[in-house]
Amino acid sequence: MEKKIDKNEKIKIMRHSLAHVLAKAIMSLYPKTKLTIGPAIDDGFYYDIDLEQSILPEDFLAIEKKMKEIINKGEEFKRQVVSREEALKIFKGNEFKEELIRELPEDEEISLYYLGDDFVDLCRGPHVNTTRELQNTAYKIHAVNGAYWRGNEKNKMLQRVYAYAFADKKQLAEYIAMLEEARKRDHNKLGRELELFTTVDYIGQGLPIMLPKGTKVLQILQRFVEDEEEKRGWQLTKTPFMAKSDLYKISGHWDHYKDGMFVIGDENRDKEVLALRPMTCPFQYQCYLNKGRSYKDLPLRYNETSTLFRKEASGEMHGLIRVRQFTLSEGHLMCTPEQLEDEFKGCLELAIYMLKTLGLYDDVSYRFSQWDPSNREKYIGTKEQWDEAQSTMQRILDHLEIPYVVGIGEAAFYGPKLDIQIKNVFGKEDTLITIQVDQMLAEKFGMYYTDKDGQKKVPIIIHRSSVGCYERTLAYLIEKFAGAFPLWLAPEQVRILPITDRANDYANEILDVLKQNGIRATVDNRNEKIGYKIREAVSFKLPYQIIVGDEEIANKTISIRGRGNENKSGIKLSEFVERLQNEIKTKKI
RNA sequence: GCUGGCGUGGCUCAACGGUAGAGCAGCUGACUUGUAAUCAGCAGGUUGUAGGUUCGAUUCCUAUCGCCAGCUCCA
Repeated sequence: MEKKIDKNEKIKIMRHSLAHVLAKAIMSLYPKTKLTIGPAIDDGFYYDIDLEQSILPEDFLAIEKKMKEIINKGEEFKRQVVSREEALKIFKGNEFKEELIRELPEDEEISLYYLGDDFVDLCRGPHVNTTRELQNTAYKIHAVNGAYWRGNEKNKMLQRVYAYAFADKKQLAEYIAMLEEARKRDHNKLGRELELFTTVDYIGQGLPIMLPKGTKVLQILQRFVEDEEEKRGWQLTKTPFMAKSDLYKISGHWDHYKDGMFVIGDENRDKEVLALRPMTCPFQYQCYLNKGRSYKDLPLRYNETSTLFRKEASGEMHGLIRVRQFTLSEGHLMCTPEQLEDEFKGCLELAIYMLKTLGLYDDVSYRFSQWDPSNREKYIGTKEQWDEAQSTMQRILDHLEIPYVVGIGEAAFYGPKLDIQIKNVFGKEDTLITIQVDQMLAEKFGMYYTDKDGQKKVPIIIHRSSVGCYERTLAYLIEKFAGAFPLWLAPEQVRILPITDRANDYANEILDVLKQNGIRATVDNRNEKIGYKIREAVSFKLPYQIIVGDEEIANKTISIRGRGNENKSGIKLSEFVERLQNEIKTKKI
């Protein structure tokens, strides 16, 4: 274990040292560059630079060559401690470094690192001793992108030069090959190829068209989710897609998220302004408010398959993962403080059950999303309310022994969240499922219950999702299975391939039997060679093909082909149907 | 929203100042086939959209819409 950490540290130092080499190379090729920072990252390093001229992909090779020169020279990294004044003098004219120097704490040493005699950078270190130690490393500049100085969109945008970096050539090559493989699973490409969805430029950004196959998968998922939720005591509601601004003013969305909503009408001009709903919370609360509530009514669990509309910024849309209209497996649960832990646990168990059934469980991680006390305008409520909500949630999470990372500033504006995170083929992380504890909105909406002692009390609300947003979940399923959905989710489960026209009637008989048994099947009776038909079925990642010809007609059997090169003849149709039904019933992954 | 890259038939790509071409998919016909591409023919594009420059624009310029990566954001 200890050895592993050492190894990680070592590669990190190498990557960071390479970042300095990159900086020096860039400085020598583009002397007007202002350097900022250059950390090691998971697969290499980057360096953020300020330079008017754009660095283009065709320039990468020249930079890499320059880096090689520097490395081959075997230049030394020499550390020097300087005073604040000296440091400011050295980096005069580089407002970024000046800012960093000024912000260094009084008691911290200010260290510079020389690389050769002609290059110096402000840095805490550590580095390798000499670039000779980098000679075996393999690195590759692969992208240059915009990035805000200090990650703040109000600051200047710099150029971020990204490079992969590994201890040797083999590791780099393996990593790049792995990335290429992963990108073949990109749902945005595969989903279109498999005719699951498409987009149309004049319909608009973030508004995908679900084609029949994609819609079928969503329908299967939705039925599964709603049925499972019902078993667990959730009651389905159906609430409007839009509401007057008044509703969102009560919930606080109008103040906090108006820019993220599609607003119909003009506040300054129109008597009535509506907005498409970005979430279902305040709508479902009306179900609770429909009559007076007693502690005996709690917990009250409402679920809804809710279509939502969020005006995401134009650069944020991505395939089915970030869209402007989507459907959430949403739910709100009203309970007493005593019931909170059990109910939270129930929501988590439901989410985990869904993830396991879908085969995504091993790919997720948990994030305890907390507020950022230094950014008060993003949140409603007092510090005391937040402290209480977060410590309650922390207690529950610790009690349930959930392994989580803390995300500061990731909370909802009304409360902390447990986010179940997943990464896409590009390594980018998104929230798949969220469970939130809300001790604020109920009061805003005047939601009460009469407790045993006859006192009116405010319920705690859990906002939760069970499979998350259907479109997003579909995207991750496509990537997980590379388009080859498990049988129970496959939009087309079986394709029947007649070898000659003489087999068409028999093929149709088989089709009828399969359909009668609830199996999604089609017949491919085009005049093509059997190998050709199989190729196409395989390219669509279908679970099974049934092949029928004279032999099968004579024996009243079928031949089947399945994934994993299964290839069997002389099977009875009834046996095959039974097998499929079993596989579907158990939702085999 | 910001930075950079990119939009040519359903898909993958070509031509790049001289008026658009291929493969696959599609359609039609022939073949009636036994496990990953049968043969022949046909059709399909106002080169994302709108302006501009030019004798002439897919090619150059501007705007706009959309796509991709990253940043920022994500109720």
